Amino acid sequence: MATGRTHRPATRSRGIPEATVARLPLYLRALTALSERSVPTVSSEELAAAAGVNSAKLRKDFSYLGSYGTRGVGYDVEYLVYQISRELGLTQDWPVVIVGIGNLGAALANYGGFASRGFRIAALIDADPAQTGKQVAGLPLRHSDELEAIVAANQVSIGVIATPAGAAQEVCDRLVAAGVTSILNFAPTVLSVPDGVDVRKVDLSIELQILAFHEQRKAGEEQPASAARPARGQRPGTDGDVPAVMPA
Amino acid sequence: MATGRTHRPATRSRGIPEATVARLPLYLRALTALSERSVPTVSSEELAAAAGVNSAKLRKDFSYLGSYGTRGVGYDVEYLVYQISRELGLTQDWPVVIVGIGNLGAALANYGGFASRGFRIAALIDADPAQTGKQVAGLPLRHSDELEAIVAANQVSIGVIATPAGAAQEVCDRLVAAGVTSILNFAPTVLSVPDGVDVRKVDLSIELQILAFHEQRKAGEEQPASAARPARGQRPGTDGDVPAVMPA
DNA sequence: TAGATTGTTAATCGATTAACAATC
DNA sequence: TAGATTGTTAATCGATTAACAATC
Repeated sequence: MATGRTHRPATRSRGIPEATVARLPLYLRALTALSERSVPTVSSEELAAAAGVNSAKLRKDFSYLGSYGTRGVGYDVEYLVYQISRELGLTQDWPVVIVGIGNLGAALANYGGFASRGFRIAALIDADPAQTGKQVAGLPLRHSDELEAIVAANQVSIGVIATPAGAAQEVCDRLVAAGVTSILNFAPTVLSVPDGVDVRKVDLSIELQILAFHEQRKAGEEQPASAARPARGQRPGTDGDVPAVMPA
Repeated sequence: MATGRTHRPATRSRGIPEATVARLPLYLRALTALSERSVPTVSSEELAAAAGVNSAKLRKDFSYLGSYGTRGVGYDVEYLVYQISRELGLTQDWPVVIVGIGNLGAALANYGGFASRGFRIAALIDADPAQTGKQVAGLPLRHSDELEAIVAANQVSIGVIATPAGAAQEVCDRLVAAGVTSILNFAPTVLSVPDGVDVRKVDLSIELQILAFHEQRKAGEEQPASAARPARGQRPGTDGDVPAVMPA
């Protein structure tokens, strides 16, 4: 998944494990909710419950950031919100572009969670000339021809791809060439990017498939036993098109 | 993340590690693409490249499913498509309901990746009476009042929640009470569910925050050093509202 | 047989967790 | 001081990876 970086262990930039980084947003959200309710302090136990993790893990995670708690008391909510925000880089402004404004792109453009966390939509870009100029989420759609100019003018370093799978790699290449170094990919394709560019992927159907796997296990429990190592009727490569399928 | 199950190790249902299960959909997608190009066989090296993982990991993953390859030759594409589909439970039909048909719900309803993998949208449900009857993706919106009846009538075991955060827990409770045992949650909240119910979460802004973290590291490299353990101006709990924030 | 590629072993690495000493 | 809760240690567990014997 190309975490870039030529010269370093790559996994841990200044020692914070990937798994911890991935949980910081969860903690931040729980803390933000507490902050809105003007709760002044919170214990690791309470916060862990709110974030849906166990408290030992939470304390270990926080220990990578520094000693921001007080023994016998807990954590100052506002202070921790700030420290985590800073660690995640959310105290600065990140201009992003969203490319591909279909249903999903429009949903993303309207998604409140971006703006409230330092992400500013610099432009919405779509390849369909008929859409150019239309407003989505209060922003005018721009044509793909302008992509490079928009990225440069706004110093965009993060791009969101919500195009159909077929267009994603080309869009990705153009974004990267224009200077984007982080990509959030919603298209169901594996993107190839040069070193130094980060790609994260959100795949709607993959999550559903994982659920189906577990659901199947719940229902069945006694499957037709899957016949351990079934003798196949044909060998690989002997017969191209007909699926060598057997109903177990 | 409540993988349910009272009576077993829970992590590995019949020995397939979670990490492997999460990659099966990736392999399946790569294989489907090969299948469409009528490629008869593929080596672990080629398939791994297409799926974006390393080949040792892929072979290890497949070894949990059985011995479906041929040494010296590779894997039969069609046969492997079938085996992985079966393992994931995609050879059966899964009726799902999508609750909350805003931008995101509509995007999900229109998403092709569902239908093509055995997921059938049994109903689109929204709380707004003004929307009831409107068509989205060729399906009429149904009102939330009908939720329980719809779940029962269609034997729905998988529910997708795309409501605002505030409504998510109540929708979740009703789905579970009606018999749903797997939930895909797009609302930015932690849902609590009884044992035996699986929840998976897709959070659009979390992915972006993780990217921002890495982006920050790329740009800065020489941050203002974050002053290791800053002396705080106040102690937790002494002063509720003012953030104990310091510009490092 | 010679070449290719799987399936598996074993070493390594990273993540999780319980437990508890430190300390507010 | 007594009670509470953090931050850290150390044990455990799971995932990744290189290497190679098995075998087509």
